[in-house]
Order: sequence, then C-alpha cells, then structure tokens
Amino acid sequence: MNDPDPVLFAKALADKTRQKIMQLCCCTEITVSEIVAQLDVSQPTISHHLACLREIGLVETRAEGKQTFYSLNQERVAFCCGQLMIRLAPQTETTGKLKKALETEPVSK
Amino acid sequence: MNDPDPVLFAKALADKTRQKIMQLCCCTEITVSEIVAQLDVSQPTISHHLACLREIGLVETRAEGKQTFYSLNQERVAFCCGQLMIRLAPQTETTGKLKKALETEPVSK
DNA sequence: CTATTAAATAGATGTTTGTCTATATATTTG
DNA sequence: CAAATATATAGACAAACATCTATTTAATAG
Repeated sequence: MNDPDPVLFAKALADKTRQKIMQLCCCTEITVSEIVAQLDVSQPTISHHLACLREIGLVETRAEGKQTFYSLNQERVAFCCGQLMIRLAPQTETTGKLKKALETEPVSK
Repeated sequence: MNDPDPVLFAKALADKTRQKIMQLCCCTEITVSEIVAQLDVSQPTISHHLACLREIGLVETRAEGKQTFYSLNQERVAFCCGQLMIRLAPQTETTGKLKKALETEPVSK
C-alpha cells in the first residue's frame, strides 16, 4: 500500500476514539469485541473506525473463525509521523536527528 | 503554553489548507495577505485557520503596523509529532532512535 | 479627519463526520 | 438445518467544520 497523504494520515488520528483504538491494538492483536468492551461506544462505531484505519493501512487484519483480529501497523504510523515532522518542522534539531537515524537505518521496514 | 492534547494536535493537521499554511510559514515569517495570495481561499478563511493554529500554539504572531506576521512554531510541531510517534508506535526502531535522540538532547525547548 | 489597507469577527450555509439502531453476512455449534 | 455469536454494512441524524460574504477594528497615508 502506498504512503498515505499527510492530510489523510492526520485525519485518521484526529479522533479520540480512533486514537484509543490505536493504542489498544498497538502492541498486540485484539478482536473487535475486546475493543468494544474497553471503550464506551457501540460495536458498529468501532467497526466503522477500524474501517477508517484499515483504509489507509494503519491497521492490519487477521480473520480467525468468527473473530477478526486487528493490529496496528506501527511501522507505518512511525513512518507517517516522521514524514509529518520532516514536512512541517524541517529545521528543528529533533527532525535532524530523526532524519539521521532514518539514514543510518536504510530499512523501509 | 502547555503541551497540546495529541487529538487536538492531529485535528489541527487534519486539513489541507492548514497544512499548506503551515508549510508557508514554516521557515519564514509571512503575512496573512501573502498567504491569501498563495492559496485559493478567502482572507477570512485564512484568518480562521490561523486562529485554529494559534489556539494550540502551533503558530506565533508578530504585529507590525497594519500587518501581522505569522510563523510556525517548528519546535512545538516536532515535539508533538514525536509524542504521537512515541504514543502510537512505541515499539518501532524509528521511535527508539527518536527517543534516544531526544535523551541525548535534554533540551525541552 | 477621511480614505485606504490589513486582518479579525460575525453569521450563514453546505459538507463531513461520529454516532446510533437496525439489519445483513459469515462462522460455528447443537 | 436452526440458533447463536462476531463482525460488517446501511441508513438516519446531530454536531463539528470549512468556507463564504458582510462587517468591524485597527493602523497608516493623504
């Protein structure tokens, strides 16, 4: 999947519920029901937010029987945050260090 | 000004016109008129977006006669992008390197 | 002091978005 | 196959938002 537009990426993060979901599936796979159980919104709303995140490749999906496991694509999130930093704060020391770090790690993932 | 909420920060970036404005005032001071001249939206709309960005401290202002010069607070933008990365992509190599870079520079700035 | 120019504010309007309920789809179980 | 369970989709609706025009405020120029 190609790199998301910086505006679309920001839009994806611009909601409290979605950021919570991202944190929940950040370091582990999690099912929709488990997310629903932890947040105070309906199951269709969670599914809707997951669809948003999936559309721009921020979460990945693994079906297993009735359940669907979601997990955050942390590499992509980190990359997009880095792109925002480079685009919108090119002259800071922080950004300089980030760029240098990315160079020394030629990894695209 | 205290650190902006990660959701509010993302919301501020979640608009094409605002990201363009941020790029225009990223590396130089610029007046409202100059921004208006470069983007295809009305002056009040630009002023409105600048007010959004100012509210959460992403731009700074300097009045001079009739004109108001805006400039992006790149340090703050970089910091907030870094916070997002750390929050939402804590386990990536990129994030690890960013954190390390931030430690070796104890500056809070 | 009046006219002009720069920017901000007010109010209106159409679009986007987050949420809900209801329903559909798909998988497993009995 | 029928019931139960997990998730997705459809449609409705209200709140938030991006934009515009009109107007106000503030500063300079004549």
